[in-house]
Amino acid sequence: MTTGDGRSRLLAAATRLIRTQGFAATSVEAICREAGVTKGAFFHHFPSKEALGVAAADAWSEVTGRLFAEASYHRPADPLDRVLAYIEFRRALVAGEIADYTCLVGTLVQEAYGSDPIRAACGASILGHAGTLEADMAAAAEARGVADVDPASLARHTQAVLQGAFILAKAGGGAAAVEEALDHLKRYLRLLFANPGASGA
Amino acid sequence: MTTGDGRSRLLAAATRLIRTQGFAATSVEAICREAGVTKGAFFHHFPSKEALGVAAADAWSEVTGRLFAEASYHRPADPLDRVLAYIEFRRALVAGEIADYTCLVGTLVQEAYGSDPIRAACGASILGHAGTLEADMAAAAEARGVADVDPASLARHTQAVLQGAFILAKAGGGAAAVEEALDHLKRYLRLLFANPGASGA
DNA sequence: CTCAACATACCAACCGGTCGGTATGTCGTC
DNA sequence: GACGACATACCGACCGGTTGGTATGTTGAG
Repeated sequence: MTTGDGRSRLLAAATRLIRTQGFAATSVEAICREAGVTKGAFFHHFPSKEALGVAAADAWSEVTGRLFAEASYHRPADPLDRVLAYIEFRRALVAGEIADYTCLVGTLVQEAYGSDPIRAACGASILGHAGTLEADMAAAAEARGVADVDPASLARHTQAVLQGAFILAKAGGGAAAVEEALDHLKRYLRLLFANPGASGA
Repeated sequence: MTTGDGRSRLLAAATRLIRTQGFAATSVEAICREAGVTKGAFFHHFPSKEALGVAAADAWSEVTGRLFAEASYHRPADPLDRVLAYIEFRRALVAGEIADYTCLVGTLVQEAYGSDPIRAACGASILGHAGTLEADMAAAAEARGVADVDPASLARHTQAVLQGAFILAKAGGGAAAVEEALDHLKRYLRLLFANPGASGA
């Protein structure tokens, strides 16, 4: 990683290393080596390793936010179809090495939730992304006449399923574990929105 | 933690520290301090820190295995009720600090899946536990005449939802995030097994 | 006497972070 | 357009403390 300015190269290197090894196991020196800069540069751009963690989470929110905003799953006219298309979009993202498709902030918050700034940045990232699904969830519930569904809660649940699937993937299941979880999630949503009055709550 | 022999004290201390700080951030010295033994004792019982990680995962499997085997959620006559009771049992376990109710092996494998022995031990723990749910899942599907459900896959999914819920909890949602995810899981199972032929697969 | 179960002392490598210094602008002023 | 003041971006040596791990000793039970 030797393109762009020092700061973004450090961020990219940190993201890659944290996704493969975790935050604590990734040393500042290793990030610098990967980014092709020195420790002096690191501490010029970030006051501490913790601050780098926060910046990496924020950068992750921005990059993934753009990716999802520009994706084509928003196109279907039916809101449920949009939600289902979102899940298919997530499935298409699951390819290559585990570190290539797992979530930076999920990995980060799992081991660094004890640091309040990092926890807040990761929480904002996950919840912010969940928030982008809320409107479609609500519209789907409305369109199908399903009353006892909390769109925000349902949106959060999609993220819980994804995060959990990543752990099963790391535990040995690989990409197949994520696809399997996504199938269950899809089925849940279909059952939920296809059965007004029988929502099982 | 100063009861029992050195080895189990080290295991208990490691479990507690890893659950709160993660594996890499937990030093051998910190584990020894917490267990009230010296480093000599540590390396007498475990050849390396990695081996301690494996042993902690194995011990976790054993302890939780006993806990779930002896729990009362196996009592209901109806298999679906048993599965639902399992989820309620999991909900009852969610209390106190985050580190008190989150999963050791889930935390461990997230950051240490790069170590094959640790990955294997964590995978065996999660999948082994999922396996204990399989029979009830299969019986529920059979009893309700729901065909296109893979009991093993469904059992794995319950674990994915739980692991993901723990991450949302760490991201700021706390115990409520886990309970919310458990509600969705329950609803999914109810919808799935209450609607033969409409399983949405 | 033996052997497991520890304790003590120690080591080289590595950790996050600091610090003095340098090269390259940028900007206001005369 | 020349000049001083200041900012930004970065370098790499260095620091004290911590790391996982080792070598050697002690102790108590069988």
